[in-house]
Amino acid sequence: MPSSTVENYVKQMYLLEQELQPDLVPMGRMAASLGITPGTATTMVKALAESGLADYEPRSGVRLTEGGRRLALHVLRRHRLVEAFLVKTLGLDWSEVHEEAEQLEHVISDKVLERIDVYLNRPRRDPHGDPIPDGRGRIDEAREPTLNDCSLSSPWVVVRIHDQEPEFLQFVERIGLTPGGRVEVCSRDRIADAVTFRNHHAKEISVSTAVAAKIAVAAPPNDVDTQGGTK
Amino acid sequence: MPSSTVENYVKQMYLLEQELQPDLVPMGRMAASLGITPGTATTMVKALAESGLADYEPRSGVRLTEGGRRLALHVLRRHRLVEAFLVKTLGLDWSEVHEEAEQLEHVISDKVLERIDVYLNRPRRDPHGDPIPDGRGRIDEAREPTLNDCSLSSPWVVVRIHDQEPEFLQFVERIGLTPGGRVEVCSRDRIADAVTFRNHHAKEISVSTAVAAKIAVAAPPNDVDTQGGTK
DNA sequence: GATGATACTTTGAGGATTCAAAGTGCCGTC
DNA sequence: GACGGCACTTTGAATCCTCAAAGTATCATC
Repeated sequence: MPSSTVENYVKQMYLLEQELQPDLVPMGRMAASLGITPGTATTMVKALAESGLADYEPRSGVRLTEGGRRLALHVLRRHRLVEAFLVKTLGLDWSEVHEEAEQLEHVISDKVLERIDVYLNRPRRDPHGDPIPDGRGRIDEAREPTLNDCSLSSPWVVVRIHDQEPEFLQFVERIGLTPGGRVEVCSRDRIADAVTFRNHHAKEISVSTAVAAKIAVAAPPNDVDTQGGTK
Repeated sequence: MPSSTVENYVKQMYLLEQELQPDLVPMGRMAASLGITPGTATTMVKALAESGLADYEPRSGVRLTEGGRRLALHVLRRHRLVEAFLVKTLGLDWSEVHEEAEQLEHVISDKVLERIDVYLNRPRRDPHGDPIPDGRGRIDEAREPTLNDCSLSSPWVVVRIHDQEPEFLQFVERIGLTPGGRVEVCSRDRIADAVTFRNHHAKEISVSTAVAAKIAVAAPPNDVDTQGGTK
């Protein structure tokens, strides 16, 4: 049985691999994202390599092995299904479930997980729009365009928020960009570092490109009447 | 934040105090019920005493302090509400939720706990009939009669099973004694170590007094039509 | 190619929890 | 009142995870 610590390490390694798409995740990144000192990261990652979950190249970085990836996706599945469950069933706010799930992801049995999955009708995404790996460890890793990349003056639907900070999520909600919500980017000004869009209330709002990069969108579904945010 | 280990120690101490009603819980009992060696129990209990959760008297035993009792009841509340939730909402079997709750009880936040409590309409008992402490740490510690004590040839209702073993609980279910089920004790034979009762199917069954001691009953509600088990 | 800055690793140590095994106190029996 | 046995405690050690601080490799720059 992997410890919670090990689960956190591989989960974080997976997330960093996805985010950075590097050949190897640098140790510094691992340490920073886990909130531990670099020395601790080195020690633990070596142990992870020992147990076959990661490939470690001193002074270069780490990479998950196939087994490590499998474990990471299992943890991620628990995390995201729990988030969805907390929001849909117990009515917690989508901005606050990440923290809860950080704990629960380590103690949910396969039996309970399967019940939750069925209960929610096998959801594909969690409340933030992050894809939920299926029971066999398959996950949709497609990279959607963001408010920084999508075409101007055409309709889009918010599908994912690349941030878990409650404050950021509440901000995103305030400007009408929850997953499922419609958007249309009006203009971009790289110099002013600003992206201006119209939300589903037809209200015009500007955000920095750093914020825009965290809002992933997709082409809206064909049926005309789908409107407004999830909330 | 108390660790899971500390929570388990105080919870177990509370349960043993309730079960044995002793002045002090002997160290051996603590060790045995936690599945640890006596030496470990001594060490940990001394630490518990240090942090004000227990009063420890060397070579005699331990007792929870007021603070320890408060923590124990908080853990117990989480444990039992989780059990109820798993059965009622996710449809797990009442015989298997104890193990699940053993893990979950340490990571459920107050926020989630409150949601569960409301969702279940503030239940008073868990699926085994164990009383659920309320948010202020109040609990109904009343000791109900068992199949060993209750009057013969009068109707009773099973209210609580004093055992968490899945096999025992499944056995109890097979003989028609789930909480809510009607029973009537036909006879007792102390020599044969047997208690004979009629379950809600009017079937006559005998069990040992050890088993009978684990089946707590109460006077049936007044309304005549309440019949049959919970299941 | 020497110099430094930066990132990474190593080392020593500490807390929490556990065990095995050796030591000690207590209690009933003769 | 000495003896045994049993329950309990102490001791030494191990595991897991962490940190601070000291050491080292690497890379850009001069």
